[in-house]
Amino acid sequence: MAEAAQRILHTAERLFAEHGYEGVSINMVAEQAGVSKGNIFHHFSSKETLYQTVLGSACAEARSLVDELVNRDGNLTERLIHFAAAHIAHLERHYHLTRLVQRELLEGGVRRGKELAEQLCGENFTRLVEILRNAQDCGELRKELDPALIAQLLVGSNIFFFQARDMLRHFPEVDFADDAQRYSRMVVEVILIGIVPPSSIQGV
Amino acid sequence: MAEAAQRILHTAERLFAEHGYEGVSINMVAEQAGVSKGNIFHHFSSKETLYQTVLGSACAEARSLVDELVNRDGNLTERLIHFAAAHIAHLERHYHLTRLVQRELLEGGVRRGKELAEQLCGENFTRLVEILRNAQDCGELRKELDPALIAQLLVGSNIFFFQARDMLRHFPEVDFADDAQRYSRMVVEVILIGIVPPSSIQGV
DNA sequence: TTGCAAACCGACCATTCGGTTTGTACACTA
DNA sequence: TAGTGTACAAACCGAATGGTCGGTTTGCAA
Repeated sequence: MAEAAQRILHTAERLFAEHGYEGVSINMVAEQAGVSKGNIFHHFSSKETLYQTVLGSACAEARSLVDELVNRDGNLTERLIHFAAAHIAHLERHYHLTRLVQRELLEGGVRRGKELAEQLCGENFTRLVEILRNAQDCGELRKELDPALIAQLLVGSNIFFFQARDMLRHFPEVDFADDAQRYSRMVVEVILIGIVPPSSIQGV
Repeated sequence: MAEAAQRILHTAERLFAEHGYEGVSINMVAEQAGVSKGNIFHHFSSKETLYQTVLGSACAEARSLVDELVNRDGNLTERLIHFAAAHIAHLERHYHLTRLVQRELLEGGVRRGKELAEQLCGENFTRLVEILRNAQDCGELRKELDPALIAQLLVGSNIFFFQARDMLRHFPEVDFADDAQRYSRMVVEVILIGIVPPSSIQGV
């Protein structure tokens, strides 16, 4: 792919992540990428195509993350701590993609990058659920729990961190807004052993 | 306020929640609200003003929620279960507002509804942290935990539920996508006592 | 050197944008 | 009954939108 096309893609990724599909004009992309508007339509047949390409190429990067999560041994505690750390690091590294996917989730939209996002998330999700089910068979995880719920809680707490981050910085009670790793680690610990002191656990 | 103005507001709330600020045109609002474009500018001086009014009036509704959460007795377990249930019910009832706030959080934006959202969330957050701190003093909550983290986890898991809901419905592993109350209840249980069987807890 | 395709530019197009102006129907008051 | 203000519609404005087109440059193979 021509160097200009790459530049267009990267510029568009940043702009779409920051302002959303409707908030970005082709002129804006052309200006910031340092190319003519015509040239954008030479490389991408429409604004829609440009958006889809951005989403697709960004998602492709993420695939590699999945495998690393499965090929891992150790007990449940170790594996979940490792997963959460790798997951949140990935979200932070691919900041623009994370935003883009979050935007897609909000669109009731007809613009079907949504399916891409769903597929992307779905793969990770399914594998994570598998891991959790295995842990249940080994007795490392309480059997009465829904593995899908745990997976949702693990993934969601990480994703939501980035959504709330800017807000959290304004809350005086919060001191973890700038340390995603520490946040994630603490969350996993809570999910593992709960917040109630061992002495006072009764049925809930 | 004139009946037409109310209709404009409600239509705008729905459209802004579905498509975001840039994705909604005045023509669209006028058409769906059944009024002329000029009439919208008669009642609201600009698109920006219309948006701010939507956000403001929607947020005003939410204030009442806060007090109910504090004036509550019982032990920590009961109070948190009640809080989470009330919180997620509120989010579900005010579906459009929830989306709107989530959108605001994504905007790095100059458009300062963000501050409104932060203030709105901040009040709830602070009170929740207070409750948790009290619980720590009473020994109902492990003292080494950060109360702000628990608060973030409680609130975030609920908010994220609605963000991921459409996606979750496509995951065969998930059976709680259509039952927010059950989801929330299960999440609180996990947060309270963790996912690891009592017998195999060691330091993490 | 020539030939050709891809890369690229800038002017242009129809449409839509947020917003304004004009005019009118109706209420209330003098 | 004339006057005044409000609620509304419709026509309209300049600017910006996504997209097209004719033409020029560039790189490479014959």
